[in-house]
Amino acid sequence: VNDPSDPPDLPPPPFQRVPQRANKRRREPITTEAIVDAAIKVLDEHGLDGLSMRRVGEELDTGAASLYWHVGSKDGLLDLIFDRVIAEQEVPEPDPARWREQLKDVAVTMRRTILSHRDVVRISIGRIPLGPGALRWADRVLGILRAGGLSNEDAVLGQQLLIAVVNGFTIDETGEREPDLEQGPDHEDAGAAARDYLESLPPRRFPNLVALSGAFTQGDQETRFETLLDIFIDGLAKRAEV
Amino acid sequence: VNDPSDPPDLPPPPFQRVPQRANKRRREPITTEAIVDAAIKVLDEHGLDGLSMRRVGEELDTGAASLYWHVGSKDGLLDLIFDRVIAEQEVPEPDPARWREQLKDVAVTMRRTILSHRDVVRISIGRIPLGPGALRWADRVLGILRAGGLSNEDAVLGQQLLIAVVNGFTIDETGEREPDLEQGPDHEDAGAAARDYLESLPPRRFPNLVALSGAFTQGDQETRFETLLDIFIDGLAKRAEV
DNA sequence: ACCTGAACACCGTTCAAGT
DNA sequence: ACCTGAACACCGTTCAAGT
Repeated sequence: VNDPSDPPDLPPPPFQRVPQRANKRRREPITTEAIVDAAIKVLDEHGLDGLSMRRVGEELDTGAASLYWHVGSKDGLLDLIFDRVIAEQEVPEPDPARWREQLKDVAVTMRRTILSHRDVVRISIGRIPLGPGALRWADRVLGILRAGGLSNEDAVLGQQLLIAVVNGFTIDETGEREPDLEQGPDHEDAGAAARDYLESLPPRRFPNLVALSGAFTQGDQETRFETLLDIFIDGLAKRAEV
Repeated sequence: VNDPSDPPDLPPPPFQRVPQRANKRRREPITTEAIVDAAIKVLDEHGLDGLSMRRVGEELDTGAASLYWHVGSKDGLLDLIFDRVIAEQEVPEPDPARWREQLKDVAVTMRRTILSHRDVVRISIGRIPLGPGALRWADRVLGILRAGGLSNEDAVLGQQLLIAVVNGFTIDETGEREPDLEQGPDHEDAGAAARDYLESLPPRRFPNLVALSGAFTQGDQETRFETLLDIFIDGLAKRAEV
């Protein structure tokens, strides 16, 4: 990016000997990889609503039309983003004795990844994870579950339900806080604001909400998430009698 | 809708005595209610991507601009849709002895409602359910959990996690099958196609996927969903020692 | 094989103007 | 108080044309 031997923004030197066309050196072909990189960058910065083909093109110093040769459509690009984000997650080598903790780690990584890429949950909806990255991820997670002694059916089911549980939990963490830069205090503020609002409600109409308003600010998201995982993984293990 | 005394599509009668303007009778003001109705209709038929302000206006025989006085913005309209869909769900009167079954019923209703309104999950993302319909729903669900003997903290947590679990499960049922009309066989077909694909993979690279490919078509979505609910509700009850 | 500019049909939203 | 048409800036996608 910062190569002094090749300043990209300089005007052509005077006394140009070579013809203009030869100087405007043929850019190396845009790769699909690079498009996905640029798209994820735009996504992280501007969210899904800010992810336009024109903007991705801009990032690559081209027009939107140039992308279509590589990715077919915006939806195709979203497919690639989806798979890339899955591929980014490392899954540990199976350790039969520790399958529960390993599964929990997998879930924690999922959540962290989802939160680090704005609006990925929205992108994942309606997309069946069958890209190369998703396949590798799924194969390795299944490896952990099998090492844990689960039956074929329970392993597959467990993996599918784990995805559901993690996606569901991260959905309501995926707020649309635009003006704020940090996220932690925001979520806490929102929780406190919600509690105050619930507290102010007419108790006749909403007796339970008013009575329990204080409980809406308990704990943080991390421990809530771990609680959910414990409930789920315990239940799965019990069901599999492992 | 079918009022013969007032056929809406007829041209004005001949020998018109009243001036044109008086005839073109002042439409009664559009209500926010009617806008939400129209929007949900468009949503169910064309999905979220087909839900444009122009199309909703069309449904109401106006232009898109006319809606802005009532709903402020498209996002505001989506808020209203979200709350309406929640309000549509009935929650039973608490029966202390049956709190587990009641909670399960609530979840089943949620899923059915979500599946009946295209793309509601996508709409729900990033929206905090604090509209009147959502408040009523939440208050009644909390009533069931309290009747079950859960602590304040567990009741609130249980309700929040239940939403997460149901949303997560319905997310991957929310496919984008455009050409098909029915949904059941489609999902099964997709499952079978996925299984065949997994079966054909190189076993060296994806040993678990290939070995377990057969397990990907087990059971139907209803039983999978019930399994998840059983795991979750059992775990919640155990945690609350109820 | 790969890229480009211009065009098309469609958005959400604003705003001055009307009743 | 409520509605309207026209306009603005922005979309995804296509396509003929270029290299």
